[in-house]
Amino acid sequence: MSDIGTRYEPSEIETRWYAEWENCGYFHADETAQKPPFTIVIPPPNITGILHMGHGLNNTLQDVLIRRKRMQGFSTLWVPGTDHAGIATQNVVERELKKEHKRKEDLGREAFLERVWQWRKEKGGAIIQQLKRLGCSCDWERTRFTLDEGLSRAVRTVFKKLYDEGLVYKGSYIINWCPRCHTALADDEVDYKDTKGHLWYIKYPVKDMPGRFCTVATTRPETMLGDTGVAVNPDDERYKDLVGKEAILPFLNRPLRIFADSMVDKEFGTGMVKVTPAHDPNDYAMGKKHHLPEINIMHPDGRINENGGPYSGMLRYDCRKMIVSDLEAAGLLEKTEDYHHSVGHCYRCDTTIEPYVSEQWFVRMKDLAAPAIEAVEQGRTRFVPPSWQNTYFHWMRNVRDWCISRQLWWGHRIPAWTCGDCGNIEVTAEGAPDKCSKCGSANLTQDPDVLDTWFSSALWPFSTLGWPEKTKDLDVFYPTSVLVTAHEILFFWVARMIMMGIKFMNDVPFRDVYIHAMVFDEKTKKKMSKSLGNVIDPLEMIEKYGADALRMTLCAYAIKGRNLYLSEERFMGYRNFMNKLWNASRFILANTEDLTADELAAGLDEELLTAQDRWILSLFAKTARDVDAAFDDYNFDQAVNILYHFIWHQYCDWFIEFSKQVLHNKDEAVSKQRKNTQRILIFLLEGTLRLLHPIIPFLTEEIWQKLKGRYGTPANQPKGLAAHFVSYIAHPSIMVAPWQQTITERFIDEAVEKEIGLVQETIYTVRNIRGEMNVPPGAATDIFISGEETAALDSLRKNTPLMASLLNIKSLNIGDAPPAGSFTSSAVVQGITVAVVLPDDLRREEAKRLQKELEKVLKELASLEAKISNEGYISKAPADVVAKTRERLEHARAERKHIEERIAEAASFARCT
RNA sequence: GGGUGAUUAGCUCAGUUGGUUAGAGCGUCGGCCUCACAUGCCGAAGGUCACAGGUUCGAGUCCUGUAUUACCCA
Repeated sequence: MSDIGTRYEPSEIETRWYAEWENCGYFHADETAQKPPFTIVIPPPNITGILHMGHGLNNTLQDVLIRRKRMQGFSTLWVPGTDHAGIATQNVVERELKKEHKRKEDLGREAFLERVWQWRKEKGGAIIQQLKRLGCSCDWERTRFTLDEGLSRAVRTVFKKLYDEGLVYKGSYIINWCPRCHTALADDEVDYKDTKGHLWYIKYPVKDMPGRFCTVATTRPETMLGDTGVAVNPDDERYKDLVGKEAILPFLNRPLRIFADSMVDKEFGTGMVKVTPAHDPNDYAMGKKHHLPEINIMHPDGRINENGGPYSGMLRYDCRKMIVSDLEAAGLLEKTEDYHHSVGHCYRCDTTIEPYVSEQWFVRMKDLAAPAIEAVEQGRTRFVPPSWQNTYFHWMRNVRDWCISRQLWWGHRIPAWTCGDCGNIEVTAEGAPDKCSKCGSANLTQDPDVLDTWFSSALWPFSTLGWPEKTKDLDVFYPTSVLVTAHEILFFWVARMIMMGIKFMNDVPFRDVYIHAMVFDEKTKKKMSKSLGNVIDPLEMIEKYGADALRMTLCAYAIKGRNLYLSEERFMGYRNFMNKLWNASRFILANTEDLTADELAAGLDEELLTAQDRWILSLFAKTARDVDAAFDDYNFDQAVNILYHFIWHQYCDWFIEFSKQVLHNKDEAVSKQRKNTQRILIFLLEGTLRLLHPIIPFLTEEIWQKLKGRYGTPANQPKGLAAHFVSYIAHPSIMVAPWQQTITERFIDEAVEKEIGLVQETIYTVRNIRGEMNVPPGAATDIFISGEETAALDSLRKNTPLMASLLNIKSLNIGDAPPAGSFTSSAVVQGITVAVVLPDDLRREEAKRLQKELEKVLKELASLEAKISNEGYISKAPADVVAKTRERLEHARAERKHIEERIAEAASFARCT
């Protein structure tokens, strides 16, 4: 085979085929096709993102699903796209500006946005190109971006409708504020991290009770500047007398009402807490309940504002230090303890967030959540694995209103205008209104804020299909079939899509949610992250080992909903598999060169099938069946393992080896059988390629096309199985060939599997003995196979050529015991004795080997005898189980007898010499 | 503090409704350039299934508790 190299070189093949597929339009979904739809929308990666292993896994799995469904005859649509990622993108561009010593304010809003668009044009598409390297068969003609005009209109339309129904409202509430990004964050955009801090015990004097103090404990002493109360638990006997009195806030001399509320934990600190409604969520709730004033003490950038009296203008942590030292100086700091607590950080920039009261837009969640909970309860959307339902339910039942406004420039501007004259708010989906609908004034100002990026992502499954237009795409492809994602964005995204889908489409956005693992580094056991330096770059793996190897590795380790540990060696392992498949294909193509297209088209002569032929057909039928079932259940790892095992350890290790003696035999007498074997090699290779194609699209296409080239156009009408074969390879590409198989369950043959199993075990036993006894591979040996089991002996006799081809045999004697006086090493296989004649000087080695064997057998015997002598077992265990045990016991006893005899023989020999 | 999952070979993981001697890949050791493949072939070693109880004729599998660990929520 001069045209095919001995090593598989993926890079050229991958580029070539991807271009071919794209040119032929195989990725494009036809909305007018009369086929059942199968739709996936991609979890849109950030435009700032570059492909990491998590994307690699996520998109490989989607592509596997899509490719299989496409082959199964569905009208498949995989919608790709990207997400504008408000905070992240704005940060990137702000960093660029900083290098030029500019701030976004220097440019102004419009110029800054222009700059971001420009950045997006130049660098924002990188990840799309990277997905192509992976082999993703997305419909690139339908690529979407969350800030596209169409999707933006969807956002405005949704906002207006929710506003009109009172489900979106504006209000002053406590939110999470990032002082670095200068924006509000949703509750789930805050990362809580365990942090070492301190608990300061501060004494507030009680008014009119000289010498009496309230001691409160706090982790954030600077917030005392905003205190408007002190609270105790109503059941706390220690402080009953203080309830209703007032404490005096040091430095500011503000009177603080002392009140009782059951929210206060008696065990925390002293049992008395300071209450800062404007800067703590719990205090905020208590403040509302007890009508306390809310005093905001902070500027948006984290500095203390004018309400901080002498501290105004200080940065929050400088202020903390100063307050602590001032308290100490004033004798008001009772003590300081070390304290571990969890502190919220911005998920984008990692700055410590501040709870902060401000005016924001919110989505009222309860009413939207209810039908979304119901949809999952009723199974209209199904989680895979189902255990994630609980997490979903828990979150949805305790959902709080969603803060959707962000004090950013990059994003969907909130479509709300405030009338400068009467204060009326106008919300429209279709551009700026001319005048106030209430007072007629033209003095309207648009809200400066933009919407949370996730607000637009929540609409993704229908906005990408053209909503709010009534499009054919929506009609055909909504609801989508499955969403593939990691659990980390279950709330951010998945839950919100379900709510919005039901609200605006009256149906769930997807039937299944497949939740896969998150990628971790095998060495450090940590999530792969740039800052830890433990990332494995998928593109680098593609360079080194090929996209197919990367994909197959990821599928093999795609355990549902757990951590997935990866190291480079794993990719190497599957690269080796590619090479194996490549070389097996080379072998088959080389050894079928004399089989013409017409000879193949004549079909299998089922009368002439050998035992090994029927054996591999049976195993293939099971493989195809099991792989199909594995894919149906999203068991990607199982599908990979089944195929890997079949190809490497059954097809290559045994069938190809068996076939050699037929292929190399050019006798006219066996020529029909030879053609049959050649056909089977081809049929099964072709069938296996199609089973593998969703996982490893490139290599399978390359080999498949060679088969097509040679056998695709026979002159004569193909017959029987060959008719199916020819109809499969008549398709222009494996990716649009059918999924169905010809070698189906009718070929499953347990008897022949047993027969070949015995042959394999015999071969294995001889190899084992030769290996253990260090017989040089070049030395041929005499083999004697004997025993009472005549059926077994007959079946071995029938398959003598197979054994002869895989063992270095001087003579093979079935039915005969070794001649007296010759030295043999032997073992018992299914009741028959396999003996290998050896030179005398190996007797000592044999004694050692026998001892080892004996120990093994005695161990087994003991456990079997214990079982069989147990009356409860005999009477209660099912009869077939007991029968099997008895049979095993018989075998084990025979084997012990055999070994003991051999040992005795060896001993007597030793005495003689 | 609450919830969920995990704990099986040196590593990463399988192990269906309880029923052969608990499997695979990688790694390790020994032997082979055997005419598809040394990215390979042949063989071997390696496990008290986290621990303690319980149910059962029988437990990696079911129940209870403990430990360790991960994630989520507060």
